[in-house]
Amino acid sequence: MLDLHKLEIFLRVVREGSFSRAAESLLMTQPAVSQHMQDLEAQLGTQLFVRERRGVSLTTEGETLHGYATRILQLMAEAENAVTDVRKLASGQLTLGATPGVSIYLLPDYIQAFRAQYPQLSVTLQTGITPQIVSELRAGQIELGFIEGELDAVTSAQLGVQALEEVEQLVVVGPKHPWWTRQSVALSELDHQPFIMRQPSSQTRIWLEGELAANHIHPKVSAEFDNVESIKRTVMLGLCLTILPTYVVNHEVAAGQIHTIAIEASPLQRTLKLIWEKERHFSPVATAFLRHLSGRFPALANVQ
Amino acid sequence: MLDLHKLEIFLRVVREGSFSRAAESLLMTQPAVSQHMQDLEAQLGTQLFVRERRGVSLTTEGETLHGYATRILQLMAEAENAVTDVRKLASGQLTLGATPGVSIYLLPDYIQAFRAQYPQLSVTLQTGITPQIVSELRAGQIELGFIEGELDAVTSAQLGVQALEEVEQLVVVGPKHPWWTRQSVALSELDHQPFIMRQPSSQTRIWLEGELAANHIHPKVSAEFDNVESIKRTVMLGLCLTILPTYVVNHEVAAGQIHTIAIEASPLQRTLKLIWEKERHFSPVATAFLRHLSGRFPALANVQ
DNA sequence: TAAAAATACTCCATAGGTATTTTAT
DNA sequence: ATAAAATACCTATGGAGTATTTTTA
Repeated sequence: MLDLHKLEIFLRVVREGSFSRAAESLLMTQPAVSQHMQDLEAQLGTQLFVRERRGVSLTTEGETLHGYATRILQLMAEAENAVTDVRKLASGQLTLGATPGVSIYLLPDYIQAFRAQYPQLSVTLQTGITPQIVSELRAGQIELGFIEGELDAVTSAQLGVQALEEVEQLVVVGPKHPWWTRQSVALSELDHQPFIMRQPSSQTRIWLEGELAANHIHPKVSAEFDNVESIKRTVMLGLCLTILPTYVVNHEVAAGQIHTIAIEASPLQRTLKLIWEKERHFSPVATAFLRHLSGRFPALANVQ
Repeated sequence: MLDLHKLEIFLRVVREGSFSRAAESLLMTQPAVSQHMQDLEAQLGTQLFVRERRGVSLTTEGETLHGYATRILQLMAEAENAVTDVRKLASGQLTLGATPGVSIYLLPDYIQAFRAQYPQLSVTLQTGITPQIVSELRAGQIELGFIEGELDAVTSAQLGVQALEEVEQLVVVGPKHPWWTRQSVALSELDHQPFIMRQPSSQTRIWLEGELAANHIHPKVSAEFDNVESIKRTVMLGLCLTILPTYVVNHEVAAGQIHTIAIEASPLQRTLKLIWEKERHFSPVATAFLRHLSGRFPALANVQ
């Protein structure tokens, strides 16, 4: 009987096109991968790979095995998900990655609630910008990613992507601001207003300035900070404004420290997205987390 | 990821309904099986078995896993058969069992020819009466069985069975016998003829006497032997006759030492059958052997 | 109370590591 | 000439064993 572990390594070799790169991506050494692939070939009496200058490619038999291995591992993951009772697992790990806003203001609540239900599970949350999240997914260091940024076409073809919800961007002001009592503003009113901004290298800053410029709005940048907390504090204390996603200021709004103002016919919308490695199957723990989240994000019903 | 080996053991436990019996049938110890099944349950956080007075039975989750495991191992065997190049295997084992006539007069030729094509494979042939062959199949000691005897309904429901061909039973005489030149005899002519027989406990003897009695033929038993060679020698030298399947005397007929006579409208027919363990999947080597045999027995095209 | 499963331990086979050589373009 | 795979050898984890205790109908 063929060994599942060898089939997993086989699939990774096929995807990476090289023993060395597969080894790297699996966090093992090249000789170990070589050994497994030689074992497979010996056990089947079949050449699976053509060894070439830059890595390996599949023979016809290799292609056939590739099809089977994919189906088998798919079934395996399905079986695991069908039978596992996550609540009774002695231990388990969930590794998440998210962009800063999501990571700080959105996920902690959900993770908290999830862990209350499954106290024996440990959840790891890595914060990073979108390309970092993507590379950690591919390296298998995280299982699920939450991002707001856009993905380039190539990346989004390689990953599983599910939009979770549109994130509304609101004008945010403090108590001393003349707009403190307003319910909405027209986009045009933002022209030449004193803005607090993220640092110029930030994805969010780049995106926001791009959107504003496209609508001929030129904010007057009064201050720049590398984190959202500083921005919020400055807004609370002074006469500047900024634009932030709803969830970032929920707490301060409830406390009456910050006021949010909707933008009329706003073109400022970003999409919160779940991303995952397409070829990898969700672990039962990840499945449980997604099921948990699907109350909050109905779009998750489409996933799995 | 679930371990295939554990799933195989799981399937055996389900079939046997007990850890101990599964262990015995797998040639391992009960604690080893217990350990594996506990691992599975721990990994899934799920009770798979209900421990009872006499062995174990499946929970609902166990049933679900059973379905998946069956499909997965089926796919696995299919993959192996699709990709394996038996000719290039460094080594391989084929274990066969057969009833005495088949084992001595029929299989050696086929095995010889098969091994000529695949010299690196080793073929083991065990001779035994039908119930022995069946129990060796169930114990996994042999992979394929060849029998002539009938199977009771229970056994044949548990095993895979494929009829290979009808074996014609011929009257066999030596050169001194008055029938030496005859082409055929009527069944009725056999009444009170001097017969050489197998020993009374033999399945073949029981079957033959039963069939003859059903047709009101009462042979005069002149001699009894426990092996076919002795019967043939006695027939060659004397005036007695016997009834044997065609393939047993091919060699002596070609050498002019024995003459075979067809029985008109003969009710004496037995069926050569291939049997195997239904739940077990053919190994690539077994598949190659069956493919090899399918030239001789077209009915084998139905198998696999 | 007796049959079956669980536990405790010991040992060895093998998966994986490091260091190095061979291969192919 | 160099990147990638193969080989050689060593180590440590876990699978399977023996001996024994616990469980359950």
